[in-house]
Amino acid sequence: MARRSDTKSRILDLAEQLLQDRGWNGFSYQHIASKLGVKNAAIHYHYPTKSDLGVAILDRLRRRFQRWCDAIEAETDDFWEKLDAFFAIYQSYLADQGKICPAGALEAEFNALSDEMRRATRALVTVFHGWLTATLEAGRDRGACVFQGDPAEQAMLIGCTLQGSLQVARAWSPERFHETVRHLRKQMVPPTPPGKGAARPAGGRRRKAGASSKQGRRSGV
Amino acid sequence: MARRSDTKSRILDLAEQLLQDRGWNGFSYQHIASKLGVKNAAIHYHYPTKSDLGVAILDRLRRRFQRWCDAIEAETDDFWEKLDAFFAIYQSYLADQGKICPAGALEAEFNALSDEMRRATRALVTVFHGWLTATLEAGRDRGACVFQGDPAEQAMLIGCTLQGSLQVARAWSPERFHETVRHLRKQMVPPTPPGKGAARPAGGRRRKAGASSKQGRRSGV
DNA sequence: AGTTTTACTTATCAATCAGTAAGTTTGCAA
DNA sequence: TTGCAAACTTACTGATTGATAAGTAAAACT
Repeated sequence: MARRSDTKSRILDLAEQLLQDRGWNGFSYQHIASKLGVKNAAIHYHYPTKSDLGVAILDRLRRRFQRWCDAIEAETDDFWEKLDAFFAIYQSYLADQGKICPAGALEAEFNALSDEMRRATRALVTVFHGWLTATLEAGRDRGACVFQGDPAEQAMLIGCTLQGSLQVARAWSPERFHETVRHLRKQMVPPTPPGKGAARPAGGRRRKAGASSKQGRRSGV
Repeated sequence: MARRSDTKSRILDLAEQLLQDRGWNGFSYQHIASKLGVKNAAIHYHYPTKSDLGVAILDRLRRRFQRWCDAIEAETDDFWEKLDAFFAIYQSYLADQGKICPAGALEAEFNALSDEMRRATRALVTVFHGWLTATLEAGRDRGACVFQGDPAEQAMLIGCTLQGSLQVARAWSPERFHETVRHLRKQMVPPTPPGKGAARPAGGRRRKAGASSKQGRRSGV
């Protein structure tokens, strides 16, 4: 069979899953090949080395997140909707067999990675942190949230907590993750000015004009 | 040579270092053997399987931490001294070639571990979290610190942030870790009552009577 | 002094690892 | 219809993996 095969992207899907499940050195080309029903040489045809495969996963994750950023930006202006959508990425990881965040998995084995994979990991982390920082800054400027220090610090705190609690949830209980997210969230809700409405409006979020409100787009980043 | 050899504990030292450096599946018996100047069969003599070795590392870490708890309890009553001593554990990891916390390393590869190692990891995490929770509860009760929610939630937040930021520091910059710890710390300092002294006394911490104030005992947990 | 135990080494094992070279099938274009 | 390239398979490689059996030297015990 030739031309127009989706094997290449299915390899990436499986490798990404395995990375989040067992860690980078916890799976091999044989794992992917057998799950996919091909021979391991087929994997090497598409991704000559395992480092190439890793870089491809990371590049795709970065592009996917950038598309996610564009989509969320087009959909809403509301700070809490954006932040909850970000939390939902990690929540969907947990719900999907207790996967952890890919960046965290790779950072844990950082010194066993190739230079190229280290560079690609850095690039991914930078993009994630950049979005969080910008979102937090805008949120505080318009009074939607409160936190101490500068937005970059708070972004680091949130990112690390999410990454860490997905991991701890494995050794403990998934409920601990949700508890931690709620806790983190609560700390950022601005104190209700007496006589005004709820601190975080559950309804009546400001939607962008013309933005479709389709559901279920949230997960799978 | 026979009897009274320190090979067994030196194996544990090296394995622990390698775990924190390259992850559980990122090193082999050969790595330990060559660094130690013995043959890999010598490692198998002391730890028949790699799972045995892993459980031994985790058990030692747990015992070591329990001894650390006793020592800190004997030394000081001050909440911030205790918490800073806890932070110092992670800070010394980072300073030691950018190591990450062992529990985090194992959680990242959790599904590639043996049942025994998973159990031992759970046990270690439980002890860490237990100490943090108890310390936070006592600290808040006496007004030494502030935080929202219950102590267990805050303990989870702190633990996850420390674990996560050690990992992120690798893909980014070590300074990010210290920044995050300062940020985390700042959030818990009680607001200064006007007219009273500093929120957190830098000197004049209450020391336990008869507790030796020897320095440098802090790292190496 | 003799025996046992400890702490290894030597040598090897099958399994698995990432990776490659050479062939085979298939769809598409000229 | 032939030519060609894409997408594989077949069949390997050498290195490394965790692990084992058998042998050995020295210390410790009797």
